[in-house]
Amino acid sequence: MTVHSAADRGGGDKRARILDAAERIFARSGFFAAKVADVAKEAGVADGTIYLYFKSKDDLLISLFERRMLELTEVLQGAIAGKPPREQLRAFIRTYLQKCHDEADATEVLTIELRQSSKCMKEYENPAFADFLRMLGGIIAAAQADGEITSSIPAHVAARMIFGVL
Amino acid sequence: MTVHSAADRGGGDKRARILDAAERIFARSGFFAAKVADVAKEAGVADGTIYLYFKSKDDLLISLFERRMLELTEVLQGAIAGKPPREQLRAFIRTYLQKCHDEADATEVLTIELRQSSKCMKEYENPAFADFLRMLGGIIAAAQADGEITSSIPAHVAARMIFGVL
Amino acid sequence: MTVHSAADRGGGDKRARILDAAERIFARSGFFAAKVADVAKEAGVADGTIYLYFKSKDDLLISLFERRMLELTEVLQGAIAGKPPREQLRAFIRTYLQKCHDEADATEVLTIELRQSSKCMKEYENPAFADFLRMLGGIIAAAQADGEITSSIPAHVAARMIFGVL
Amino acid sequence: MTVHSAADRGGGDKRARILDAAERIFARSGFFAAKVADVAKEAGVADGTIYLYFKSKDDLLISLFERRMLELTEVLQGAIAGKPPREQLRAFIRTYLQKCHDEADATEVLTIELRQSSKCMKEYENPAFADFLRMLGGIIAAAQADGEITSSIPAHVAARMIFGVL
DNA sequence: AATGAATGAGAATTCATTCAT
DNA sequence: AATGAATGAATTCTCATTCAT
Repeated sequence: MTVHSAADRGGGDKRARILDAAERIFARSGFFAAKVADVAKEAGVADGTIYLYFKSKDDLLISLFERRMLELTEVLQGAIAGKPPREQLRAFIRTYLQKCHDEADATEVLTIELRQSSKCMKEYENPAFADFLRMLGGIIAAAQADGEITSSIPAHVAARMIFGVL
Repeated sequence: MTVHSAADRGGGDKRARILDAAERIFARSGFFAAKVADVAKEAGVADGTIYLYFKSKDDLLISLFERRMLELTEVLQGAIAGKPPREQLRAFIRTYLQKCHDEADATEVLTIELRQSSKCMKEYENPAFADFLRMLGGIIAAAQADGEITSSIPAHVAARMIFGVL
Repeated sequence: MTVHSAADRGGGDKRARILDAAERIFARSGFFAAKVADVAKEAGVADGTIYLYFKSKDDLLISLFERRMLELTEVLQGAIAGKPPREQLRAFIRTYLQKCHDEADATEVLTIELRQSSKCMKEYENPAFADFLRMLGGIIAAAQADGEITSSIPAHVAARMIFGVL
Repeated sequence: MTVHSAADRGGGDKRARILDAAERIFARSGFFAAKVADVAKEAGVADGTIYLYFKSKDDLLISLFERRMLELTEVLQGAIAGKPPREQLRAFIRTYLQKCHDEADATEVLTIELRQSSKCMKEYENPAFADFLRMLGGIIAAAQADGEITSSIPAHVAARMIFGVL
């Protein structure tokens, strides 16, 4: 999906630098307001260089999202692993909020910036986010089965709603 | 003989028609992707007419947000009124999710579109949203005091985080 | 060229009020920057009313110009009447500068605003200005014949150049 | 190996090409009527390219004015240098008119187009024009002292009036 | 005649993307 | 691979003008 140089050392480094820069810039100004040129400057590369590693500005956002979503899902799965259903929802929420608190830039991008563009969520496949929603849906379903939550809304719909993806 | 201000029956009608159209269009394409011309067409007015009722595309979004936020706060306050602290958080969540479910377009705009632009939340005064956050913060604080929620994050911060406003 | 009501009293009054307002507004903001709506407000009439008395915004400027040019030509002719050629150029200049000094708004419109739009000078006939230039050209020609002015540029060209109409 | 800044030979060339094109277009249609797209086409560049070299359409006009005003002041200073006061005013006028005659496009822009926008003269610093007016004011003052000119209007005011800057 | 809400053509400017070097 | 000057499509907003009342 993304281009890697033969000598990945230099390329990989630059790709990561661009992603990091994009996260800061998108968090600061918002995805739409952010200019590709700003990301390039923050990353210390030329504008055109961005396009050697990412297909488009959108692809930059998607890649950012994927990277963080994979990490978040992993952390959350660790947090709920082995806990009884009653506890899982609480553990999920507690861990999620803590993560948001600790990594503001990433959260800003994940929870806010991506959602602005329903286009992104609809046009592209987004496996990492699908996994995340599946996990949350499972937890909610369990909490519902447990009587912990009562709602006529199906668990998987609730999971999407919480993340503003209707 | 009829009064011809924008606040008039005809004008009020048109203003509301534009707001309704904007809600549909913004929900469908996202605020940034949506073109003012699309809103105008959906509302059945000329492009320029939008600007007789709203200062800018941004103002359209803000106005939308205010309208819905006021309504939502009212509904939620009704839902938690007279309930003991333990119940309030649950009632809040249940009602909130139900409302999201019932009015998808409005929710899309409220929870997603506005957040794209931190600018909007920071530059403009946003009393309706402030009220909303205050209410939620109070409920969370009560739930924390009650031992219902345990978290080291202050209630008012948690409230903001839930709505992606860091 | 302009519309007059059957009962000219009301119409004539309003037409003059609009012209006066336009002179002030054009002098203040410049012809292009000035909005027809501003002229209307200054004149105390509705926007649409302007178009009952003038064909267009351009027509408003032309009419203004004609009115002032006729007046100026008359004053200048009075000032040079009966003087020997040697004196005419001096009298012309002295009177012209004094007039500019005394009626700043009118001068601003006459000497500056009209010239912005070569279109106006070229597309429309402008008899009052033609008369003015003819008079000045005559004075210059006389001064040249007199040896008062030496220049290889023809008098009528010089006259135009002085007023920035090439 | 070549330097690629806007000030570079290629860039300088392009900047000059745009200025030249703007002078022709502004002279032909007037500043306000002229479209940036027309200037771009005349210069043989894309619309956006204009904005790599100039901040705005206004900045284009200002830059044009500065360039020509500097040149004109230089020529005029050469023409009056070493002449006795009596001769300076005549030399100034003669040279000025000759220059207007020889470079019609530049003159159109200088004497007409800039004045349209008092905004330009007031909001921006305009050192080249200030120098020009100072020089003319000095000449007029000398001519007044000499009895060559008699007028109750102060020399520096007269200088401004002549150029339609009240 | 008068009004002023509505219209919609028009234009400046931005910025993602390309490509010659 | 890297650069960054150049491109030009795209979009918001303005405002002269119209016309139903």
